[in-house]
Amino acid sequence: MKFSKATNYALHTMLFLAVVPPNKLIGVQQLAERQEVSPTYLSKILTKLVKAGMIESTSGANGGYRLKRNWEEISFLDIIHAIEGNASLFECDLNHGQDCMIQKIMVTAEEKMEDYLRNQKISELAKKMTAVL
Amino acid sequence: MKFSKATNYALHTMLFLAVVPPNKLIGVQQLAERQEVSPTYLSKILTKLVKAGMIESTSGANGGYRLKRNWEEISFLDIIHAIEGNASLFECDLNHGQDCMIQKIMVTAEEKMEDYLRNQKISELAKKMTAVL
DNA sequence: CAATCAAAGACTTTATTTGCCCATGATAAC
DNA sequence: GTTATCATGGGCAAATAAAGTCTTTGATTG
Repeated sequence: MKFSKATNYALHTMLFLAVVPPNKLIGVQQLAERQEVSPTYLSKILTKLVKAGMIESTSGANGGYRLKRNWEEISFLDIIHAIEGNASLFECDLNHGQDCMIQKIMVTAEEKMEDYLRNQKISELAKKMTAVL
Repeated sequence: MKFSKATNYALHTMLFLAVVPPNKLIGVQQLAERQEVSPTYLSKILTKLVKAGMIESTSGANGGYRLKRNWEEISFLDIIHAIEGNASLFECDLNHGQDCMIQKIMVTAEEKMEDYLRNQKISELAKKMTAVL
């Protein structure tokens, strides 16, 4: 089990958009170059972020992506869920009588991780990054 | 990202061995039937647990598997690591100057989950299970 | 209308997981 | 010591998921 590269690309893209001057439109091209990934592949990831309501896109010349209004509230967990989905990391499909105690423990463990990630805002990290510059 | 079925099989096997009369040898056959998985596949998972020092095996007629001495201390995390390996769930291989802040946050999140799983002993769960019977 | 850029679908490639088959080696029972 | 039993290990095959490409469409700007 591993987080996908797509999640990594999504997190880095969001952080970059949060550091760049607000409302400025950034094209896939530029985002892809920074991360050394093909623009077409990154494009699919960005579309997921658009559908999740985290960024918005503008077509046509000088188009691109930028963050949406509520972006300061967006957490790491939001981004991860947008890319990886919301399903539980552990699912016991064995049919052993009552509900699975192992499953319960695993889900609780996952929630510990999620609790932390829910409190890590991309905006907070962006603030720290710009402070270093 | 998902925990593998192999991890689920391993956890259930360990719990079963912890509930069964101590020192009794259980064959793959029996373990596989309970979980509705092929004996050959489960066998490979069990071999990993043997190599991790959690269970021991006896070949030959009436052979099988049983827990090792220190089994009461074995945690969920130990079992998961034995099957899935010890690598971090998140690895940023982008080469952007300094060390990756995103990576740091993700690793910390993972540690929250691990902290919990380290404190969940299979022996504790076994105790609860037998209490219900 | 021409250039630019995101969206979307189909498709290929690669990696991982899951599972099976068969040969080998250890052990107990007879 | 031979036979039946059972774990170990290698190699292979199928299924699934992740990563990446190509091409068409549709929107927007100039």
